Amino acid sequence: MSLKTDIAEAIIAGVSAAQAKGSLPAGELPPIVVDRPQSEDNGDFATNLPLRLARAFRLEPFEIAQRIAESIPTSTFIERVWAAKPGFVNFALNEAWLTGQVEAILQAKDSYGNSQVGAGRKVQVEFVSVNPTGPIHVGHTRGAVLGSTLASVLSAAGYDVTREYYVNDHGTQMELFYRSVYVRYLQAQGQDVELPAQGYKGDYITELAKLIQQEEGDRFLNMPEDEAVTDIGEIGLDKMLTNIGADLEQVGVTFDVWYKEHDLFDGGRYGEAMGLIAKNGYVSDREGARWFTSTSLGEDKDNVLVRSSGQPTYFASDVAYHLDKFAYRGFDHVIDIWGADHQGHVSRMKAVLQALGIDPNRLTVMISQMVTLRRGDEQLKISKRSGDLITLRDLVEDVGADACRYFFLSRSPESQMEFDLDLAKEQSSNNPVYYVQYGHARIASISRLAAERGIDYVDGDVSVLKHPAELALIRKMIQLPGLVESMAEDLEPHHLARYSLDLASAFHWFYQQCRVVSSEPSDLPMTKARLRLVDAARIVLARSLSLMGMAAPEQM
RNA sequence: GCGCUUGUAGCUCAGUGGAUAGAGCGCAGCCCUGCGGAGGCUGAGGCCGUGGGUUCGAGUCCCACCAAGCGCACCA
Repeated sequence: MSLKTDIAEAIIAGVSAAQAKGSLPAGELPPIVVDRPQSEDNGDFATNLPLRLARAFRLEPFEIAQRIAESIPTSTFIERVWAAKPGFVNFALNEAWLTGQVEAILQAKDSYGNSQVGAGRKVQVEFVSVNPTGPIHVGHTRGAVLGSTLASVLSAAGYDVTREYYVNDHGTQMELFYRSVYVRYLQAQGQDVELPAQGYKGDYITELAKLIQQEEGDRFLNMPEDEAVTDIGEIGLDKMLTNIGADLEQVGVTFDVWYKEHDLFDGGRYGEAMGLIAKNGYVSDREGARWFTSTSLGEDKDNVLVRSSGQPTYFASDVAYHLDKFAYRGFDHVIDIWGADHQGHVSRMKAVLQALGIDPNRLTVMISQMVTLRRGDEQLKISKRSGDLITLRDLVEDVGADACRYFFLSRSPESQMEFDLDLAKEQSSNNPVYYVQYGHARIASISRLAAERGIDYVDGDVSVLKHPAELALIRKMIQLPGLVESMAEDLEPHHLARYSLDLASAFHWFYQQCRVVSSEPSDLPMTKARLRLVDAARIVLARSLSLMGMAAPEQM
C-alpha cells in the first residue's frame, strides 16, 4: 500500500528471521513505527523499534538494531539497511526504484496521490453554515477553506464525501431578518419606520431592500403586514443565499447539498427526533419548557429543546439534523466544522448522539479558531450586526483567492491567527503562494520550450537521472500519497501548504542545478529523461495545488 | 468561578514520543556570457510561557500555575 507499510513488513520479517536463527529472543512486537528522519544522513525511513524492544529483550538497543538490520535483505526498493547510534534501523531507498517512480507518476497522471484507505465509506463534511442573515466574513472564510480542502483530501483518500451547508432558515433570528428587510423596504418607499431593536443594521440589508423594491415595485404595501413580511423575507433569504454561494465560489468553495432547517420540520424529522430522545429517557418537562436532560450524561447543565412559548430552539433542530445525518442518510462519519464561538457546544452535541443511541465517535467536530484582522497597526474586530465588517468579498478583492486560501491553509485550524491585510497585499510578489505557483509556471515554460524545439521525449529513459537534485525532487514527489493518507486520517489538511512549498523548493533547486533542455546533441538522452521528470513534477505540484483549491498557472 | 483552544527565532507560523527544533518574511553576505532572478547558496538570530511529573528518551503525554482568545441564554 504505502512505502511505510512495506518497510514495516520488511522489519517484521527481519525480526522473525533473527528470532528464528536465535540472534534475537522470542517475544511479541509492539506496533511498528516507521518515520522519516529529519536528517538525510539517516536515510529515507527509520524505525525506533530497537529502543522499544531493549527492555523486553534485555539487550542494548544498538545491539538489537544491528541484529535486525543484518536480517533485513535489500530489495527492489530498499538499497541499504543499517543500524544507527542510540538504536535506530535506517533505510535508504534504491535509486533505480526512485527514478522508476517518475514513470509511475506519469502513468497515474491526475490521480497520482489518490488512495483507497477510505474504502468508499460515506463521510459528510458540514461547514460554513453561516446564518443567511448576513454576508460571509473573514472568520467564516477560514472554516470554508478548511472544510473544502478537507473534503478534497478525504475524497482523494477514497472516501465518498458529501459537502454540505446547513441553512438556518427557521427561528427567531430569521424572523428578525425578515422584519429588517421589510422595514428597509418600507423606508425605500419613503415611509418613516424604525428597525426593530435587535434588527440587522448592515448596509447590505438596505441594498437588498432597494433591489426588491426595484424588482417587485410597491405591491407589498397593499397586503397584510404579516404576509408582506413573509413574502419579502423569503425573497431576501433567497437573494442572501445566492450571494453567499457566489461569494464562496470566489474562493473555490462549493457544496453538494444546501440543507434547509425548515425541511426538518416539513419532512417530519423533528418530530421523530423529539420522540426518540424522549423514548430513550432524556427529556423532562418543567418550568413550562421541554428540556434535554444532558446532566444525566455528564454535562454541566440541561438544555432547552422547546421554549415555554412552544417554539423549538435551534438546538432542537440540531438534534433532528444529526439524527437525520446518521440514521436516515447513512453517513459512516460526520465532520462538523464550527467557529470558535461554538466550541462550548461540542460535548453537548456528543451527548445528544448518545441520547439518540448513536456512537458519538462517529462525529468529529472541528473548531476553526478566531481570525483577527489587522491593517498595519490598526486592529479590526468583526461584528456581524454592526455596519463595519470585512467580508469574504473584501478579502478576495484585497489579496486574491489563491493567497487567501494558502494563507488560511498554512496554519493549523485550532490556533488563532492574525491576518494582516496590508502585509498580505505588500508581500504579494514575494509570498509563498507565488513561490509555489511560480514553480508550476516555470515547469510549463520548460514544456513550451521543449515543444517549440520539437523534442519528442516519450521514449526518455529516466534511469539516467542520478543528480542529487533530481533524486531529491523525486523523493519529495513520492511523499504525496502518504501525505494524503495521513491528512485524511488525522483530518489535518493544512500540511499541504508546507508540502507544496517544499516540493516547489525541491523543483527550484533542481532547476538551478540541472539544465533541462540542452542544445548539445550528446545531451539528448539526459534532456529527454529530465523532461519526463519535469512532467512528473508538474503532475504532483498541480495536484497539490488542486487539493488546496488553488490555480496552477501556465504563466504568471 | 467552570469549560475548550493557544503560548516555539525580531514578525507570522510549522513541527506523527526519538537522533543537531524548522519554514516564510525581515536582517547580513554571495551566485547569471544557456530553459522566466517571482530563482539558488551561506550566515546571524531559540532557557520551545513557568514549575513539577511519566519515560531509556518530552516542544510533543500528565498535573499545577501564569498569560491570551472564545464560550458558559427559554440567541444562533
